Amino acid sequence: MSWTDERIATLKKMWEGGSTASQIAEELGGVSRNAVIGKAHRLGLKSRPSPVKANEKKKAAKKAASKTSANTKKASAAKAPAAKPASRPAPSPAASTSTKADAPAKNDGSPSQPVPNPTPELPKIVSVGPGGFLRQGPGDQQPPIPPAPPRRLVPAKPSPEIADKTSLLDLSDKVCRWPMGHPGEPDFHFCGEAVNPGFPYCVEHCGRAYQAQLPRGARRPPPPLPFGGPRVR
DNA sequence: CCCTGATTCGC
DNA sequence: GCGAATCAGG
Repeated sequence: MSWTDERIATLKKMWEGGSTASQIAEELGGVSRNAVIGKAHRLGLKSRPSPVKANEKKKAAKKAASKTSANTKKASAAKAPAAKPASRPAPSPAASTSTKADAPAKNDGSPSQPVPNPTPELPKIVSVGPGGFLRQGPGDQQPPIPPAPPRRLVPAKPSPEIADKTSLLDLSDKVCRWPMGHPGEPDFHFCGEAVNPGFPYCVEHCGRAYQAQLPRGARRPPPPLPFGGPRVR
């Protein structure tokens, strides 16, 4: 299988959505988990909770005598000495500390901030944080803003049917990319609601995607599972 | 062992 | 560019 545009798009979506490489590979079909990971990296997406990340030692010469038993080879001591730069002092990991969205803000053609907010009820929202609460500027502190929507989230049901569904091709920086259903299925689509500034999802799904870190004792048992969770076939 | 993602490197 | 092999942490 080759990496078509659609397959790449699906890969990105699922990767960003938190799906594991295995799930993505299974979904795409015809590719291995490694292929997905390899592709993801080549695409530039990387990181994401990986078990083997915290540690960063120099592990260079490793895999030399594996395949190709006929040519290069081994060379037993071929790669031991100075052969690998092996320097990955990765700067700071993603600086996710910023209080406001580090929104990629790559609006092509659109101004930056000075955009009048279309919503009159909401003063100056800078962004939406975990749980759906709205962040404002320091001088605009106002309690009257709903901290967390008591509303119950529905699994999938934008409206009537999948008539006005948002397909992969309909995605943009302005619509919610939250997946509904499973890729590959006939009715698979995306939320399509207007996104929160700086986030790939709408307010509702931001609440699902970004959960506030609660004290150990008060964690919520059922974590949100994009794509409906692990598939069972 | 199972899982995960990361990396390397022959193709 | 692709992905199997391999590594390494949980």
